[in-house]
Amino acid sequence: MSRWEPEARERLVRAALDLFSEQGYDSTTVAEIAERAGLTKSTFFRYFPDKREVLAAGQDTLCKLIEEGIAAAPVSASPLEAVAAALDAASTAFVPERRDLGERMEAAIAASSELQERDALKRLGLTNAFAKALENRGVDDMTASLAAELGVLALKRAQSDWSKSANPTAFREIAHQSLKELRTANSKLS
Amino acid sequence: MSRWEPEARERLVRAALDLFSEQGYDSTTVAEIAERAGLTKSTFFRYFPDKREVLAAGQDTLCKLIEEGIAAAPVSASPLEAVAAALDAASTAFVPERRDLGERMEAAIAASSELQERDALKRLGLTNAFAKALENRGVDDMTASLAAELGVLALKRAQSDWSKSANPTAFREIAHQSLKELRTANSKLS
DNA sequence: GAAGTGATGATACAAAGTCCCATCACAGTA
DNA sequence: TACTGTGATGGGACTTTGTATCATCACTTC
Repeated sequence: MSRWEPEARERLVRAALDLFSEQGYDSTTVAEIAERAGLTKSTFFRYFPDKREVLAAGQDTLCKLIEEGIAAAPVSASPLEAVAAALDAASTAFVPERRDLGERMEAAIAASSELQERDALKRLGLTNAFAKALENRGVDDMTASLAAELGVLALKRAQSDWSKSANPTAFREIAHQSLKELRTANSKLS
Repeated sequence: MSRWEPEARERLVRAALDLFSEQGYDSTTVAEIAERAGLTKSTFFRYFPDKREVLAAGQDTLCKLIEEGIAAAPVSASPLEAVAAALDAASTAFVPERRDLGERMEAAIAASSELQERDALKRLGLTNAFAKALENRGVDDMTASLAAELGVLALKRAQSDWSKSANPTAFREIAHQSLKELRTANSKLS
């Protein structure tokens, strides 16, 4: 394979995903990933700051969608309605074509504590995105934090249900269903 | 300094904390930490599985206290009341003598993204401890997850308030106050 | 005082991640 | 065709993390 092939970044992601499912995250070296993608270690670290980041694709996109979704919600909307709007906006990132990719990433993360760590940080980033966008609407920080946790719980639950769902186009509906279930759960707290 | 000094573990933690605040987490090597503690790199890795873990002291203790606190709550207690019981149990870990230690750890974590990652995982562990203990009481998983997030939010908020508080013995009261505020925030969601 | 035990030191090693410079493919230009 | 610039890549040296293994020392016990 000669140099100058297009889409080196995507090749690296796919090579990493392949190797992680074949032999696990820990026993896969960056050099191996790069080699399978027809590249070298140097080039890998030019595209990703570290080994874990190769599976963090799309995080920033999701954060932006959430922020925009909340900012675009009507001024009269309650915090929870704003969260629902954010889920709507986030839905555009969950297209059928990427469903299997997400599933493979989930499997890799579940099998490696190092990747779980990165995933926990990613979740924190999502929560902060929700919370800050809500505070920008004048919601007090405690309520914003709480609504943000609800939003992330709904998103994670929806992601999990969606990857098992028979209907890969229905992310939006699944997310709303999750949020609704969380509301009824909320009434059972005390 | 001769060998065989007692409490090597604590010496390592303090040395790490000193160096982190002096020159930052990233520019502090494990060899430096060990040297300041009068030990070597080998010994450091005998006490801690990795460099970050040196600041994760007490996490397991906290998880156990939470699980026990929830398990010990009366059968008639609502999920939120069980969470309150867990906070009571957790309070025993926050003694005045360790307050400055916690404060320094917070500062170090805030300054390093690598430590923040570990902290996010720690938070996830706490959430799971809450949730699993609640599910063992027959609480459905969605309600348990939600109550767990409330518990962790209250705990974190209490931790932050406590370290700034004039009264270092009042952790228990501060935690209950946080939970109460979260309840009122909950009513403002929709 | 000899043997055993447990914590520590020392060394070698693999892999992550950083730096810096050489090299190659391609584009534009004459 | 030849020259030159630019940007992506290759390659190697280096530091640090983390693992593994063996040697060593202090202290105990008989």
